[in-house]
Amino acid sequence: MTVSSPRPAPRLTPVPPQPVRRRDAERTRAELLEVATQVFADSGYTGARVDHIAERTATTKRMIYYYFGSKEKLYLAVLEKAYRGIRDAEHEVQVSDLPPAVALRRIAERTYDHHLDHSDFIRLVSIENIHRGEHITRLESLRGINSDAVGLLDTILARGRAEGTVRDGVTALDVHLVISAYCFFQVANRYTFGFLFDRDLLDPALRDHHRALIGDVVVAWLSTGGATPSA
Amino acid sequence: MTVSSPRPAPRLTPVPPQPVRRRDAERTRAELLEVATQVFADSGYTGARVDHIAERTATTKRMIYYYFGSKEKLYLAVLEKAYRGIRDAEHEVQVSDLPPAVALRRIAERTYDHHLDHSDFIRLVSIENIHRGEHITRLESLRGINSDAVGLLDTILARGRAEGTVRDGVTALDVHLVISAYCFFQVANRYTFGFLFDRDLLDPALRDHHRALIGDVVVAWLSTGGATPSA
DNA sequence: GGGCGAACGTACCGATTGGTACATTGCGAG
DNA sequence: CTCGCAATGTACCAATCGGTACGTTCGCCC
Repeated sequence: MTVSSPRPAPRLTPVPPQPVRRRDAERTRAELLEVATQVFADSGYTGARVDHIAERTATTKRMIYYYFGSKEKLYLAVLEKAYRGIRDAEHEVQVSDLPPAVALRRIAERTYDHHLDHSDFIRLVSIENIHRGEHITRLESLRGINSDAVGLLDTILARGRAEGTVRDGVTALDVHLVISAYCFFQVANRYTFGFLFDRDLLDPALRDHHRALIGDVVVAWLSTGGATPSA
Repeated sequence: MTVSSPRPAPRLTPVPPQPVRRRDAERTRAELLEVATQVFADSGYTGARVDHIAERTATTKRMIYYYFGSKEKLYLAVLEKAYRGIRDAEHEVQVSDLPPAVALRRIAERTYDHHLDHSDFIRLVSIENIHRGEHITRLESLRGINSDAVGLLDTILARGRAEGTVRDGVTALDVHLVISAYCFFQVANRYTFGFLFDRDLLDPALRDHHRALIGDVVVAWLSTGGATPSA
């Protein structure tokens, strides 16, 4: 991660070529937020140290209080940005024209990859649940931020039911729950599971297997036996 | 929890009626461990305060260090006891003579209830994973403590495969993973999920639905085309 | 019955932690 | 240019936290 150029990289050259490190409120705030995200995800809310966050930035602790006011408000900002970021990262799969079973499998597999690629976010969610959601409940604007994902599932399920290829009696939220639980667990419980069963859930060699697995589960679960629409 | 008798409770009465609060190493240690379990599960490792644990017992902080040596060793003792306790609480289901599909459904449903009934344990596991399992990996004796559960699954799967009622290519650990993930998520992510989707996963009114759901998933997933017995 | 060690309580400590008072500097407006 | 405020840095504080020095008491054993 460190820049290891052969040159000694003289730090205090007479004239800075670009206005590096000039005053820039936006950049300072953004840097604090990014570093804070890493530290909070790394150590939890209580475990994270304000001094530690400041040390990892080019600015000082004073700026945390200047821009965010308190450790808790900083954490709230981190949480909100993380949730919004994760929504933006979910570029929706183009599944509208696929057969429901294929679409469902693809959604499950995408969700799996999405979770594995955002383990910091998963950790923040775990941390927030340890704290009984006392912070996130204050971010009212985040409520229903995932409704798109559920809405998409609902569309597919409805189409499948109409076709007779998807079973009745299962809601989109149920499906979302099953998929999310599986994917979340792999990232969140990596360490205890790996220790107890001697299997690293995030071993790259297992990734294809685990991705296919949740697809299999969802398709097998939701598909009606044949093309026979069961009443 | 506090003794609130109407009497002023004179502290130095000549003869205590019963030998209340006599010296008892076993009891003191056990009380510390129990209270520590609650506090750690409640606040996380870093969030838990040694003083706070001591306050909630009939003894003092000094005794924590007398019996356990440090906050971390106390936490290790809590973790070990919790894992052993959860294993003991898993009185195995009598499923050896049931049809595989029925047995699998019953295991899934039992696992669901088991998780919901031990949310403190679930929280400890979450906490330990936030800390990347750095503590549990030092409790080597816990390794494979759940192998019985997987072994049972393996037996049932093997029988089902022999009968032709259970599909090939799925390991017992895969099944355990799917079931555990689903059950774990409901307890561990109760707060964020409840906030985002306005559904309290642990609402008693939903318990039957959620219990049946994981049974359905497992049976549908693992059963070959043949008849899928329902509960 | 008295001695002796396990069990326990009090009172304290040094380090850490979230937070702040206050001085200073860069930069855009006029 | 210079004035004024946003932005930043330094040095510090009061409270908290994990941990401990030291003294006391209970109860078993010979």
